[in-house]
Amino acid sequence: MDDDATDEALRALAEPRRRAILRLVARDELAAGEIAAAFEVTRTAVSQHLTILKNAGLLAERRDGTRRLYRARPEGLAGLRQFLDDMWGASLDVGRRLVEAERGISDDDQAASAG
Amino acid sequence: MDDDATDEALRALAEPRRRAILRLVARDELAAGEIAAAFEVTRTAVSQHLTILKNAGLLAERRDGTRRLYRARPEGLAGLRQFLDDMWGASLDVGRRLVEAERGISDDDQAASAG
DNA sequence: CGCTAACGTTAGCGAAAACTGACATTTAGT
DNA sequence: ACTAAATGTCAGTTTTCGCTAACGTTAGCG
Repeated sequence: MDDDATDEALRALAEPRRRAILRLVARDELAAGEIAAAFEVTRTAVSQHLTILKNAGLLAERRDGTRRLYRARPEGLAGLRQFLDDMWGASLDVGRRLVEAERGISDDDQAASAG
Repeated sequence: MDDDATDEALRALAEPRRRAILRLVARDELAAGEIAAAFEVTRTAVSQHLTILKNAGLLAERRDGTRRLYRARPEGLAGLRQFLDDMWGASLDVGRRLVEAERGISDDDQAASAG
C-alpha cells in the first residue's frame, strides 16, 4: 500500500483543476483542445495537467490524426480506493480498541466499587 | 461533491509524510513527540503536518497533561471515498459507452460490406 | 514542398508549501 | 516559585508547483 502509483495518483488529484479535467472526461472522451477550452488558463497549462494525469494512470490517451483524445481511466482509481479502504478499516479498529480500553477502565472501577 | 472538505483532505493526503503519520496513528494512539521521533525531520515540521491533518478532519486530538495524543479519524475519509466512488462510476459509464460506440461502428462496417 | 492545425515541450517566473531555528505556552514535579 | 518536559507558533529560507510565452513536432491539405 502507498506505493509510487498511489503517491502519484494522490498528488495528481490534489489539484482542483486536475479534478475538474477528470470530471470533464469522466463521461465523454474529449480532445486536448476541447478540454483546454473549458478553462481560463493557457492550453499549455492544461497540457501539463493532462500529462500529469496520464502519468498517474488516471487518464487514457488515444490519437486520432493530429488530435489526442482523453478519457478517464477508472482502473487508475482502484489503488486509491484500496488505500482508503485499508486506512478506513485500520482507523475503525483503533476506534474499537479505544472504546474497549475506556470500557475496561470503567469495568475496573465498577469491579473495585463492587468488590 | 468536491467541496472544500474534500479538497482539504485530498491536499493533506497528497504529502507522503502526512500519509506516513496517518498510518502511524491508524492502529495506535500516539503523542506528538512519539510521532515526530519516527521521522528524520524536525519536530516543528511534524507539528505542522499534524495541524494540517487535524484541520482536514483526518486526525483526532486528545490532551493528556502536557501531551497531545493523536489518532486517525475514519470519518474524515468518508467524503473522499464518496468522491472516488462517484468518479469510478462515471468512468465506468464511459467505458461502456465507448465499447458500445465501437460495436456500433463495426456493425455499420458489416452492414456496409453486407449491403 | 509549403502551409496550417492541433499538440507537446522547455525555460523562466511568481506563489504556495515544506522545512528549520528560535521563542512562547502549558502542565507537572520539587 | 522554579524547573523541566511536551508541544505549538512565528519568521525566514529553500523547494515545489502551476502558469505563461516561445519553440518544436506531427498529421493532413494544396
